[in-house]
Amino acid sequence: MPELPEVETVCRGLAAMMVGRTITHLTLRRPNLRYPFPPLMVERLSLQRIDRIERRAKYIQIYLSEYVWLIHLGMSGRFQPLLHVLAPSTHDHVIIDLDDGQRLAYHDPRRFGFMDLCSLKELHFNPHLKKLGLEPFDAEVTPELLCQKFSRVNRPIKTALLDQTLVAGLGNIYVCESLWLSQISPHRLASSLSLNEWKVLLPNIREVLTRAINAGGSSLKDHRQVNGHLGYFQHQFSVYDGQGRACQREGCQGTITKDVISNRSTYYCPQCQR
DNA sequence: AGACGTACCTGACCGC
DNA sequence: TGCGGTCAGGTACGTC
Repeated sequence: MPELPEVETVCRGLAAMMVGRTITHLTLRRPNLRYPFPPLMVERLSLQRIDRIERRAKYIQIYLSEYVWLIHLGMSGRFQPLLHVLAPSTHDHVIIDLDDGQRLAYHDPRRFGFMDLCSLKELHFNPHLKKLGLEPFDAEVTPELLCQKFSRVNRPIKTALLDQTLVAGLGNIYVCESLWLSQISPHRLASSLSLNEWKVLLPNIREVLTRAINAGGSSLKDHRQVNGHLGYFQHQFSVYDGQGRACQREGCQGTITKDVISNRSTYYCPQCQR
């Protein structure tokens, strides 16, 4: 599921519900997700007040008094309210009770998600976070910087943009959409993009992500906003999952094609993306 | 070091 | 109806 816009949407929903609240009970209904839960997770989170919630790349960071709770949603993770009268469902792996009576479930059928806990001081040394590249919205990210950074990358631009150590937060959908908007073929080597192309691509990446955040993300199968609403950016896809359709670009007679690039489905218009 | 393939897990969907 | 194959928004890790 979740790329930067979906994680941002979830963070905002969680923040509205959780900031200022205290976790009264935390229940783990299995010993692990993708990895084992961190040691003493229940003890370290229980009775702690939630100060703030932030997103870093595709990670949710929940700041408590002493620890930061890191959550990655993997492919199918989501948070949803759980009514007290209902028993948790099959894939409700973590149950959070708050001091105002609200109850949330972390639900993740495929269990590619994971959680970690780290002290405030050690946040920057966390093995998951320390490898991450810059945020696409970061002010220090410029076309010049990206042009230079990617000039040594001998992989298709599609693959390179998915690499979280280069730029963090993009996933399969928004890479396809950004490249279409920029008329750049996903097969092009990252090192072959000119500065002028980066001057088009970077603003377009930001444009696509912003529009998706404003739409509450994309709901294909699993993504839900924390309030249960679907995201609706999937109705605005230009290419993703659109193989066989006519290219929407004005004056383009091309047909959207699906190729596999580094084992991921890649949608683009061979006519206008060069 | 950098690039690539595969593993992890469940569910939905398709063709037979 | 049921079965097997394929695919899905992500990341880590082994191998070359």
